[in-house]
Amino acid sequence: MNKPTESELEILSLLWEMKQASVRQVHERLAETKDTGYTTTLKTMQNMHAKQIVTRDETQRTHIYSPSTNQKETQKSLLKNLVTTAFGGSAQKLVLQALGEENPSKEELDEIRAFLDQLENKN
Amino acid sequence: MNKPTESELEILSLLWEMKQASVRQVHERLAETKDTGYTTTLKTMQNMHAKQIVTRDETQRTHIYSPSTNQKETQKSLLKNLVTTAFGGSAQKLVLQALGEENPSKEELDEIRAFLDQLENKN
DNA sequence: TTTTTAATACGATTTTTATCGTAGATTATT
DNA sequence: AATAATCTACGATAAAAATCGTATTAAAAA
Repeated sequence: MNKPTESELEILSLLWEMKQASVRQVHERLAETKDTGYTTTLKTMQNMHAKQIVTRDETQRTHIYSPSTNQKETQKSLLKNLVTTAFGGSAQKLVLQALGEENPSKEELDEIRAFLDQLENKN
Repeated sequence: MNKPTESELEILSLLWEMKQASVRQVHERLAETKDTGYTTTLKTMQNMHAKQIVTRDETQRTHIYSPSTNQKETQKSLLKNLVTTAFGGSAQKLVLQALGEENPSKEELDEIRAFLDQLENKN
């Protein structure tokens, strides 16, 4: 898989959310949190296209980009990477740490419990 | 905080595990999984020292390195970063995804349950 | 004591990533 | 029709990260 860089990931996750968007639209969202020029965003998205991280519709002058990499797959590989590099290979530790940092609501906790039960029944 | 790069993180997590080690010791562990030269490891560790990611004991010719950054803190910040960039800010999603990818044992599941209960009682 | 081995320092280079400016083309506005 | 605004392409540059070679010194072995 073609691993996105940090900057690319920022854009990619916007695209996951927006489903599809022009460079301008992405840039406007990005510029809310990051001080960066339009052509920088453009170039990055062009790179992502070259890397096949995104696809684009070129039938109009204003190209429309969509994520081509599956969100789940990408998340999975990033998670795996973090688990191995920062958590000594233990997803368990990562989960506990993530839970501890959050302040999950009762509903969220229950959802996780349900999921745990489901996992257990699978085996 | 001084964010470690990818390469630095590989070394840092070895150091977390080893508590303290010489460059040679780290390099030997690293070389098991990564094809890299000794001076590269050395240089990286020197950089980490300059960045204060690690401390070192220089009283002997063979310097002994230890992690100076707190493991929990670093994990926390890396996790937070991943949650915001790849999981649209939802730690919940990350947790479910991480659990789904693993194949946790009954013991691990129970441990997570216990932790969930503990979290709930806190509120 | 001489030689070999093993360590650090440090700069140079390469590779990767990020940023931006400009040219040229198309569309929209006046 | 002329002008302005908005795109893309593309290369150049800057900045960050990774890799490595060489010089030098200290310790160990012969």
